[in-house]
Amino acid sequence: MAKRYWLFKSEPNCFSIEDLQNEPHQTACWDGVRNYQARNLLRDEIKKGDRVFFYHSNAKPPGIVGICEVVRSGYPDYTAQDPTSDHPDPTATPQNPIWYMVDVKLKEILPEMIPLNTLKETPGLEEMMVCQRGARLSVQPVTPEQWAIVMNLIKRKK
DNA sequence: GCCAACGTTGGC
DNA sequence: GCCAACGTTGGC
Repeated sequence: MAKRYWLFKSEPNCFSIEDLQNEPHQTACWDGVRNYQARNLLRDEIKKGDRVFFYHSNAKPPGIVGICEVVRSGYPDYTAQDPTSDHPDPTATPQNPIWYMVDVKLKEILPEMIPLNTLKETPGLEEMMVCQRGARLSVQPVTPEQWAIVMNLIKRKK
């Protein structure tokens, strides 16, 4: 199975890339996703070894702040079954967990973030989902071409 | 803080 | 199954 690429959004005041860095082994489970389209990606498509852009949404400015690796493929998000969690779902059970998550490990915090503005201005990224108006999906596919273009932007800043 | 875009809910 | 109302997301 070829390696695939993704973009995960998080609000920095909720879970920032620094928070990920502070986790043991710089690894965290990407829990709390409660959207079916994103759930399907987490459950079926996102596999160990895939690469992920860590994106800060609702930030000033918003943008890509780091690179992660998926270290565990989709498995049930048991936090949905915990009434004291941040995103409980009373209909989720061990037999029918409904919601899924993956584990991600931090590879790199970018010395300089790539703001959304830059992505929008970069040729070849016009079709990138995060650049589209009203793209709310919190877990998004990234094509290999888009990944390479963004990696070039990152290299250029170093 | 505003508001456009989107997803979900629920009455019918 | 339609669709209006509502809640949420997230850029600005």
